[in-house]
Amino acid sequence: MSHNSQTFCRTVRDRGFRVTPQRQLILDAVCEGEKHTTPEEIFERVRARAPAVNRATVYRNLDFLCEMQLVVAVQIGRRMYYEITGARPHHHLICRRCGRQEQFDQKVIQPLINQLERERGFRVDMDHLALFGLCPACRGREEKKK
Amino acid sequence: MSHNSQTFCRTVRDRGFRVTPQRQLILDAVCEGEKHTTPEEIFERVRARAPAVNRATVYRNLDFLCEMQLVVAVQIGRRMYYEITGARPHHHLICRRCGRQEQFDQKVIQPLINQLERERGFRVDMDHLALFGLCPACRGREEKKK
DNA sequence: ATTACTGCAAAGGATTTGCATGTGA
DNA sequence: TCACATGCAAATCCTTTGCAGTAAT
Repeated sequence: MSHNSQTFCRTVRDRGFRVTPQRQLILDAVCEGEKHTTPEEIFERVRARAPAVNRATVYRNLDFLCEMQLVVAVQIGRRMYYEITGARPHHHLICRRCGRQEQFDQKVIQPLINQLERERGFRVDMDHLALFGLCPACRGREEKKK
Repeated sequence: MSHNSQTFCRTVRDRGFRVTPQRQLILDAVCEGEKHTTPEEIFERVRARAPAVNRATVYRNLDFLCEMQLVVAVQIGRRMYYEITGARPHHHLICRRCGRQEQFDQKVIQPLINQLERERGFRVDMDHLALFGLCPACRGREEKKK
């Protein structure tokens, strides 16, 4: 994953905010993650390049980048994770046994969203869903145990 | 909502654990909640009847009651909530604007679960899903603003 | 008589805040 | 220039833990 530096600068400046080295490093650090990344990991990546950057700055900028919609926040378990805003919305399947993470497409849950809207008038924010369960491999292992 | 005191005592003792006044009060406090309840609210309810009970005891027993499957934990936002194990599995719709909470039935998401199992081999734990969005009333209000 | 359970106090991790200083536009 | 951003330290929130004493079976 990566981001376009030009887009970043324009997005930020057009809304009256400032482009700072910290902000750029933090956005870069989010991009480096293969999947979603914790604030702590982002902090470490940034610090490897710029040791003076503070943890609070990381938190503040993750919020900021989410507001700019350049980054999305995913909640998994009790923790927040961050990833670069992708071309297509997707969701996560996380194996509770081996921790493996897969993705699945928005279209899989679109019928559910439509149904809740149609029948209940409720418009669900389905940004980034993280569902826990057992992956195929671990299902096999669980069944062997019995 | 309520629970059966006999069932509670048997469930606990049969597995080699003990029935204590704190445990009973905490289970009662979970039942008092119309919907799901925070540990803090449960602590307050218990304390109204037995001021000496400690907050740590509440946390320990909520875990314990979950293991006994007498109570279920729901994660909403970053927080944990607890409710008495109900007859029928259900999920939650939470309005991000007014905070109102509705429920919806397991059958609404069953097709999604089936699909993920069929197509990906992934068996999702869909204990208690909490979905955020806009309720009908707040959708109206949001549209007025524009 | 065991040993599970409790209360207390302290520790813990993740995140947020106030404030003085620094810096991008 | 001057409002936005940062670094620092302390505060906050929710939850967990160690330990000594208590109570359920």
